[in-house]
Amino acid sequence: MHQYIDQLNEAQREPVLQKDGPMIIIAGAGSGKTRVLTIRIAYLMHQGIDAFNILSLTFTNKAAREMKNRISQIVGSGEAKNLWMGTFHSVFARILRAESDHLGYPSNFTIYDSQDSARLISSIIKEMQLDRDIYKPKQVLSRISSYKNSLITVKAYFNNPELIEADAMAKKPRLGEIYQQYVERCFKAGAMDFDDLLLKTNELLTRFPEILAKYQNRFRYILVDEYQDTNHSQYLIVRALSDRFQNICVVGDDAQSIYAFRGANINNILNFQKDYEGVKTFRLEQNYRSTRNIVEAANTIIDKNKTKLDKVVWTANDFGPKIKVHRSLTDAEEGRFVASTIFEQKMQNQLHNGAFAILYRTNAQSRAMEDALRKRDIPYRIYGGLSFYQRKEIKDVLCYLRLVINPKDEEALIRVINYPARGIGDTTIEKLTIAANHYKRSIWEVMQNVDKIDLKLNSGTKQKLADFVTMIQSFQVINENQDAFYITDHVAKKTGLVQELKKDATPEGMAKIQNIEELLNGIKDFTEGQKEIDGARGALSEFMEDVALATDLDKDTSDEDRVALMTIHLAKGLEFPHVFVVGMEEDLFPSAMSMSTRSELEEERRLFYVALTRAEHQAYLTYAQSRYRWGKLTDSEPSRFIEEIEGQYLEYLTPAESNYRYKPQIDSDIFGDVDKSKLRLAKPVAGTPPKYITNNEPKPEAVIRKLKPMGNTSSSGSTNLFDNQLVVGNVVMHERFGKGQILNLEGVGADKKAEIKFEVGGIKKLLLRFAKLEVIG
DNA sequence: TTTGCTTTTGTTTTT
DNA sequence: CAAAAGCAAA
Repeated sequence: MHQYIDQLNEAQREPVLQKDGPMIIIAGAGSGKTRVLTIRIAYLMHQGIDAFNILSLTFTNKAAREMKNRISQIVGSGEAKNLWMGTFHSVFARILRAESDHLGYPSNFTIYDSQDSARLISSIIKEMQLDRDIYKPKQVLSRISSYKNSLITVKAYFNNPELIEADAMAKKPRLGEIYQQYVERCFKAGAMDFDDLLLKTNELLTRFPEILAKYQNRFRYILVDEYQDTNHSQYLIVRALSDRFQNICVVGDDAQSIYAFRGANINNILNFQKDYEGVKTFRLEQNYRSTRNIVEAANTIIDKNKTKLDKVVWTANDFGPKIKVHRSLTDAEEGRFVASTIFEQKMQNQLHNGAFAILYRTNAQSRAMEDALRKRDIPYRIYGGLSFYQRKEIKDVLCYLRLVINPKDEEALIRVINYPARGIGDTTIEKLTIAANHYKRSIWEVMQNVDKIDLKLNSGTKQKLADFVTMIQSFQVINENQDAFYITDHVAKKTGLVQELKKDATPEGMAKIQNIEELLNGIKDFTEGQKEIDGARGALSEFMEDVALATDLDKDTSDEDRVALMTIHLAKGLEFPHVFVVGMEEDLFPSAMSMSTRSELEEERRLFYVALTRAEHQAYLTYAQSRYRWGKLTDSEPSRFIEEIEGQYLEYLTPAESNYRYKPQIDSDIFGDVDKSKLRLAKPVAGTPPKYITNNEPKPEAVIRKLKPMGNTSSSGSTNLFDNQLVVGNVVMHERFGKGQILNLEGVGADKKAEIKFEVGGIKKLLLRFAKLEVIG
């Protein structure tokens, strides 16, 4: 037996030793599934399976890289490098490039990102002269995307009266036409969107049995991670490829299925046993990551969901501290709480920044957190949001490069043809587009023939177009002999992009130039790296292949010690000692968009489960009573998810300032100042630990005050002004429910509840800690 | 055609 | 509150 296998526990070892046949590993959060997958692959190789015959599909490219590194350590890098590992999208993009001629695509096809797709849809809608208020580009795109993910091609769409009917009912009778146009235009531009990478793979495997046989024969062992997040298109690919040898191992956790919105089908994992003959099922239920308190609290949440597989996650770890719940007045104050808690924890426990993560439901929430962290000089890094490659200045450069590789790429062309301004305006582009559609050619081909086609362009414009064509062609010539770095540097200078940016002397403008420099540095690294691999010369096309599918998460910045900020979606699979889940408010988390159906709400709940189980040691849940949304201050209520956790796992913290909200009309800015002066840390004097300056509490621990065991309201005042003021019989006003009378009071401190009979809505039991009540009689 | 101003619109979540 | 889109003037 190999030594590395001894590191595994019994439950983990079984699926590793199970070499052949279909198998499913149901792996609870933090149960070491990545480790099992990694070791399973290494063990397969030690049993004589060629790396060449193993396909491993992961959720992120970063995960693939890390697994590959670990496998290299066990079996040696020479062996490991032949493994096929990556996301569905990147693996099949590679295969599609190799087989592109079968589908009539060039091997250097462009991959359109969501923005490209949305722009194309938008212009199609405009050309068809449809009402943009009815045909909203983003909605149309997501509709098309879901068709593609369900393998409904244009042809299938028009053969399906139900779908046509459904779209007609939704007042979008011409959706099919838009779909058709969109597909044609993508094809003409030599471009695939994200969904095409899966759809076309399916097409390839279905239409060409010999190609299917080739890859079936090649991928004799297939492993799929995060199987619960696969969509129908991905499911079919896996099925087709694994059909011959049936050596398929899927790993997943139905409790962590959070991508239904992009077509993930939870039934893929729930029905796996039915899909293959003689499926072996393994369960990993012991959690090694988190404290017992976190594991059990998380279990109480997921118990609220109806659809789930039978599974009990448990841990042998210590109980650890309770989950801390914090309320604040505004989103800005929430940020200050998070920042000062991190500061404090770092000081008290000698922690590094990387031990903390701040997780949120929407990217927009990062703003308040950033501001607060910056004020405290805490280094942080934001993942996701506008990724580096999507920033305007970067995308402009990339679009020139895309044109060099594939001049038919229309979205790239339209984006840069007049930036920097060279006198080719909307009217000219419109004429070109009409001609291109008419001749069923790309705009690029039309441009090369401006003299032969009567476009009603004046000679000045024709010359400008010709100049542009010449410029791109000159880049293409250079690209034939130079590496990616050289051509990018050349493009940035010759197109006038950099000069254009230099005009802007504002800090934002400077930052843009720095970003371009960063891009160049990145390409430099890439080229150097590629040159060490035999067969690669660091060509631009090699670089561009990766760019479209690269994410922020893929960037390696392990050497920097920073607090991590990201959405919960992005945090899946990661772990941190201290985790803040911020914005725990109704309409935000759960999102207002996801509360209409049970299944949507259950997905939000799973998302919360994912968030909580990222924490190893300490989790914080924070919410604000009001927050800026669309630039307006809006009131919010605490998330139902907080109450769904059994009280014994929670500890409520409340800053003294919380009472201020009952004073009339306090301006939030003024309030902010008050808060700052109270919470600001004194400058550390050499040799002494920093001290908190607060009114009545000199010790650091005191800033976080325990609210829960609040039988005696001795020192720090009551939780809530109403705590001791309410008596049975009071007539009160509630924000949502209106007027009501108190029938009964029970509990003490934070658990104090009132039974209230409302004029409208009947009798309700409300936690006073949350209920915003006003006594009116 | 370009520039600068005003108006509108939009927030889930991602490959 | 932004970004994008629409509109008018140069």
